[in-house]
Amino acid sequence: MNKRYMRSIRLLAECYHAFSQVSDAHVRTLGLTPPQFDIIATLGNTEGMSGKDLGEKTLMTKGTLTGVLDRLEARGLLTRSMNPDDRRCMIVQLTVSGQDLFDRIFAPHVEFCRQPLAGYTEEDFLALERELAKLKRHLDSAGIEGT
Amino acid sequence: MNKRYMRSIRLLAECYHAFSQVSDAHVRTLGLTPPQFDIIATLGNTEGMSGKDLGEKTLMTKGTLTGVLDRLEARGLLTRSMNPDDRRCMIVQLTVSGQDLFDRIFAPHVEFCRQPLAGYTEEDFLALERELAKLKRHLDSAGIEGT
DNA sequence: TATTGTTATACTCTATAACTATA
DNA sequence: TATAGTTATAGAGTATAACAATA
Repeated sequence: MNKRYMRSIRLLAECYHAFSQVSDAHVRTLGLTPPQFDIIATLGNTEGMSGKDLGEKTLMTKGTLTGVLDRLEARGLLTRSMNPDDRRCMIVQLTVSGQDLFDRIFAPHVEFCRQPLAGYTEEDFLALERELAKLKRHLDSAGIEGT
Repeated sequence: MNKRYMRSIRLLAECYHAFSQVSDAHVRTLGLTPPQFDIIATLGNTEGMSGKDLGEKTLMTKGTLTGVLDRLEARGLLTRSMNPDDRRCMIVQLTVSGQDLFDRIFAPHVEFCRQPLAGYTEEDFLALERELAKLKRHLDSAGIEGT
């Protein structure tokens, strides 16, 4: 049983790494680090969100998030503004230039990363999705806290 | 179709992240960083291997590997020695102390990380394994080069 | 010439904890 | 007291490229 477990987990890591290598290398050609792309992708086509939400979605701790946001803000890709309803919170939003970058790179990036799976059928994706959703359900219910 | 693809990939990332959070946090309580644990786990119960092999298995570039190995060597957990057959290569091996560390922490770590999947049956693992193996086959055949 | 590994540089991310300001 | 976010610190990994030794 432990053997089956280890084989599955090893495969999970290998798949993720293999995918990341393709994705991260492409992201860097776009002039962003993977965490930076993650932020841009999360904020794209939204009204903006708090740093807390952003941290939960991207799985970054708040200290890390501050640094990543600093660099993106310095490049004029996003802004931080006060939330009048709760002045402890900020609202992080893409600027016009940031949304424009998102529009230019997001879809092509997805398309680029999808290439290795060009041979996948609808049924292949469905089967994969089913197993991963089940796995995620178990992992989540074990009570993993973000941040 | 792209929607199915994105859902699967998002799930892959989420599962890996959720698992990593459990695993990495536990690894750090053992006094190792995740890359360091990766090296120890790869070298455990082997005769040792070249830096090249180690880099391929752990997906680290050679520059990164040098740094990680430096820190482990400084702690007396592994040694680097010359390969007499090809003096460009080194042979990286756990020391007695390194193998001892491996023996003490590896199985408990696996057991710890397995907890969230305590409810998984043999069939659950088999189905997951099947889908991930298929995914890996496709990702690999796309020609991803390590290093 | 190609390969293995080290060195050097500069940057980014990370963990951690103390701190500020709000609530 | 608790929460959102910043700051500070120190370390670790990363990309990249130049380099030495060997093949």
